[in-house]
Amino acid sequence: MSIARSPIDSATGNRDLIKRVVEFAQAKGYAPGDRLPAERVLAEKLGVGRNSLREALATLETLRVVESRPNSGIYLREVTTEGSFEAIVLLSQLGSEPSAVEIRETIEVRASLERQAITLGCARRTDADLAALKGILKDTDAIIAAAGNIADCDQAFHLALAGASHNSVLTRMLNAFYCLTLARRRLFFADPARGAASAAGHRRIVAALEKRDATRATTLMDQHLGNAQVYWKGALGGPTPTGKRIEVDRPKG
Amino acid sequence: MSIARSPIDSATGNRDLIKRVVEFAQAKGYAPGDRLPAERVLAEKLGVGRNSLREALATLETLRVVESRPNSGIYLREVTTEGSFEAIVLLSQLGSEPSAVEIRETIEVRASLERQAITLGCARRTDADLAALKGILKDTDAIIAAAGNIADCDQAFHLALAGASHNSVLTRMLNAFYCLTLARRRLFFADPARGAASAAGHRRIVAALEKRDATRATTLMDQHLGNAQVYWKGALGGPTPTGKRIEVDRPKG
DNA sequence: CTGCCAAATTGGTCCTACCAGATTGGCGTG
DNA sequence: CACGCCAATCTGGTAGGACCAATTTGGCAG
Repeated sequence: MSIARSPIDSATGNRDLIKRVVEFAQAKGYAPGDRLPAERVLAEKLGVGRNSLREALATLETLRVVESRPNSGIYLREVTTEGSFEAIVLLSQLGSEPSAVEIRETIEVRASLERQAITLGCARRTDADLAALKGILKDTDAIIAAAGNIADCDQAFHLALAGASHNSVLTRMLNAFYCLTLARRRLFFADPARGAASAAGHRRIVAALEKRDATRATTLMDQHLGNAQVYWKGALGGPTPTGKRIEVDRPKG
Repeated sequence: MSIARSPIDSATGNRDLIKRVVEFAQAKGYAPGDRLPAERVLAEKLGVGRNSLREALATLETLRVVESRPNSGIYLREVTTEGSFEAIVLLSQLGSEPSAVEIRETIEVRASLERQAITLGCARRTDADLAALKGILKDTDAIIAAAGNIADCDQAFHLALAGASHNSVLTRMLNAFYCLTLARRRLFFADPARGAASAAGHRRIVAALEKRDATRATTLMDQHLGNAQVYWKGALGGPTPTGKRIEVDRPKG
């Protein structure tokens, strides 16, 4: 088996225009609940046709960033509460750097989902799932031997792990996270030493998964993700964990 | 404080057309990877203008249901693996009944997120969060006294609970789940007895949250969600839990 | 058979026009 | 002056035509 599916870049038609619409709203100081200029006006201000603008607005409405009320106007929504999760992915791909808070929040949620995935995986994994994971481990080793960047392998591994949960909803959500954090992960794995350490963690996780040892697998996953979390907290100057491990996110005693 | 924000219906422009496009692909037996008819052709087949069709396609592309390749065509994607989580929400709102498997998967993931939310909430909740929750409990009691349907209150409660986690990513994802399951929840709470039982569970959860007792709160949440899961499994003829708690049903093979 | 160029096809963009519903403003009436 | 009605206007929603650039296709010439 080759390197497994490449990450899914959620190519959304004309990101540029979407980005410009969002930036326009931000630059002009529009707040949630405000009405944007009429389509015809906005299209002219942005120098595009009304059709193109409407397609961008359709996307933004799907992501619950704006709301279009017939015979009234287009209104901004409260993105941080109403916006869809996909909006985070899109907005991040638009170039706006995620804040330290967003990264923390993302990691917290992802950890929760990964934990659920590994737990389900221990109960439901098939031999094919296991074989796929081991194949990815092998590919990873090859890249490590060549001192390459294992970011893609890491993504493939976690995607395969999600697949072993045999829960498509969970898989899709985790996939969105991988899209969201791919760039950061590339940066993280620029250091080959981190790649080797990560691969070792993957190997231990697969071993636990093979034995269907959910308790151990969960613990290993917590450690595995904890490393990244500690790294990003340090890199972003956020509140560093005082002790050894990560503070709050430790549910299900 | 009044009844709290109404649920967010992710009104996506012209759902009808989106639905018809999806139904067209299904009816004609298109499989993932297949190329749909050209926009001009498809628009005529559906009896709409090309602009309207393109807006629907823009939405579907955002949700990663289709992929548009310039100078080539529009291709169906593997929705169950590539599709966005929001696609599930939208497709479900399109009228296509979710399968028993989808409901099980949804509940599994939601339970995981709720657990994370309550854990974070115990660590981070403010007095204002607590007050909001108690206000909702009061509203709920009023509706129960009138033998009404507490579905909206239930949604408001869980939304406020998510808010107490002070993790906007988590809040948004849970909100999407609430949108997804609102219709089912309305049905569930048509029986006032279930409403009363649910409200009692809410009250216990708030008590645990007030004491910041994450262990107890998590246990209570598991029970609370377990009730719904047992109900839906029964209602859908799925495998009913033999014992007390929720097991993990493995796929064959 | 090979190589090349023109025609057709595709999505991407823009423009104009019209519709239906809602708002607004002014004019006429009481 | 005050009230009420109707027309003009503004809104998003939709339709259809036109053009572009890139790709594919097909046939013609060598």
